[in-house]
Amino acid sequence: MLKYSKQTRLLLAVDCIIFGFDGELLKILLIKRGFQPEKGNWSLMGGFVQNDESLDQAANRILKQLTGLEGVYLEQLYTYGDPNRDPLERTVSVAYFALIDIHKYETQISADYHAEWFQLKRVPKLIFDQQEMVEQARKRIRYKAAMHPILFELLPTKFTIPQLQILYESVFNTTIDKRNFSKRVLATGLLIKLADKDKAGSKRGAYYYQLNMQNYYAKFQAFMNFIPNPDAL
Amino acid sequence: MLKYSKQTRLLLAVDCIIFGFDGELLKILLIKRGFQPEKGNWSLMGGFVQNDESLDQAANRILKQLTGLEGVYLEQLYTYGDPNRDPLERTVSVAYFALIDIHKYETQISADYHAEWFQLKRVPKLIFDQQEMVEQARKRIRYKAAMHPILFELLPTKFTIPQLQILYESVFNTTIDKRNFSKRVLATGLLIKLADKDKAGSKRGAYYYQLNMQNYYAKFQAFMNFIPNPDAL
DNA sequence: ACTTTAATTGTTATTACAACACTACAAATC
DNA sequence: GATTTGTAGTGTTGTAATAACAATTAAAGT
Repeated sequence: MLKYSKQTRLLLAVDCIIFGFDGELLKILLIKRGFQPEKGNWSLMGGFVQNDESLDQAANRILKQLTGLEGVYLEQLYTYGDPNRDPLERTVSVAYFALIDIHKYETQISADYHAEWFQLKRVPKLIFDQQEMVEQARKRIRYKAAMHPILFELLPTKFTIPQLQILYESVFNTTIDKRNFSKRVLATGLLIKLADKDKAGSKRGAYYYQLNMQNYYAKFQAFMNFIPNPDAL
Repeated sequence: MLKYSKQTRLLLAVDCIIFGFDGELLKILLIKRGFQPEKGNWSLMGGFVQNDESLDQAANRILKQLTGLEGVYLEQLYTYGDPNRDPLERTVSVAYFALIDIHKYETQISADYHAEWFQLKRVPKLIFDQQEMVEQARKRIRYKAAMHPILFELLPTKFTIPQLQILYESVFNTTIDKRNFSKRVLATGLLIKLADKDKAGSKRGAYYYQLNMQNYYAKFQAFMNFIPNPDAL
C-alpha cells in the first residue's frame, strides 16, 4: 500500500473549537487532556484521523464523542503544520469549528473528559498552538457572522429577537440599537414570527421566531449586513 | 520518534492554484504530471510536505520550484482529505492559492514541467479532486476580492485604472460602469497617481498608479466595496 | 485640420443607513 | 382595580452611500 516510496508519512489530527451561547456570553468547550504529553491540561477536543475516514468525518466523530451531537454546524477552519507544534512527534492538525445549541449538549456524555465551558475572554492556557486556533476561530466567526446568518446555529429552534441581539452583541463585543437591529434582521426575510411568547425575560413577553429554512439556505451565501460597522473586527 | 504508537501515519501534500492575469483574462498555471499515477495529465503544481518544513514553507517551495518567484501572495485555501482521493495511496492535500504578476513568471524555469496558462473557463480535466480545488479557489478569490484589495497582487507595480477595471470585470465576469469604478477605487485611498502614462492602450494614454503600501497594509482587513452587487458570487 | 480612440470627469435620483424616544403589554404589587 | 415595574415593540428623519447616466479631453494618426 505504500506506493510513493521514500516520502515522509506523518500523523494527522483534527481539533474542534466548539462554540456555545448560554444566553449571555459566547463560550467554548474545553477538555482536560487524557494522555501524554500535556496530560491533564486544558485542550481542545481532538483526535487522530483514522485510516478510512475523511476529515469531515473525523471532525464529526470527534464532536459527537464529546457532545453527543450530530448534524450540527461544522466548518473547516485552517490546517496547522508547524514541524514542532507537537513536541512528541510531528502532527499536522486540521482545525474545525462547531456552532452548537448549548442546551442540547449533554453534560453526562462528556464527564469522562472533564469538559467545561469557558467564556472566550477567560480561556485558560491551552496546549501546543491551540491558543492560536481559538483566536483564529474567533476571528472567523466574527468575519462570517457579520455578513452571513451563522449565529442562528447557536440558538434553539425557537428564539426571540432580544435573545438574538444579545448574541450578536456578545460575539461582536458591542452594543446595537435595538430598533435598527430589529429592522435589520427582519429585513433579511429569514425569520418567521410565531404565535407564542417567551415570558421568562419580561412581564410582557417576547415573541418567538424561528428560521425560515427555505430562505436560510437560499440566502446563506448572500452578503447581508448584520453589523453596523463590521470593519472593526 | 514514533511516540503515538498505533496511530495511522499518512502522506501530506501541498497543491498550489496559481493565478495570473494577462491583461484580459484570469488564468491559472497547470503542469503535466511527471510521475504515476496520472503521469502526463494536467495537474496543479504540488509536492509532498517534507519532514522539517511547515505547510507555508512547503507551499512557498513548490511555488518557487515552478515559477521562480518568492514572496508573492500565497494563502491557505482548504485541506482535502477524502480517503480515496489519490487511488495509489492515501494522501491528504493542503491547497494554497497564489496570486502572481504573470509578467514576472519565467517561462524557462518551468519548461521541465510543461507548464501552461489556462483561462479559468477552459481548464482541462484535472487529476484527482483538483477540479474541486480550482473551483473553490475561484470562489474564494471572488469572495475576498469583493471586499479586500487582493487583486492588486496580480498586477505589476505600476498599473492604470482601466487595467484594474478589466481585471475586476474578468474576475467577476461582469461589466462595471467606469465612472463609478474609478470613484470606488480612488475613494479607498490605496492608490498613488504617478506622473507618467501608459501609452500602449490608447492615443491619449492612461496615468499609471501604484499602491500606497502604508494604506494597503493598514486597510487590508477592512471591508471595502469593490463590486456593486457582490451577492451574485 | 480633422479623425480616431480611449481616458477622464460630474450630477442627480435613489437607496441604505444611523440616530433617536415614546408607547404597549402583562405581570406583580399595593 | 389602580398603580407600579420591566422589558418588548415600533416610526421618523437627516445623512451618507450608491447607481444611473453623457459629455469632454488628450494625443496620435490621417
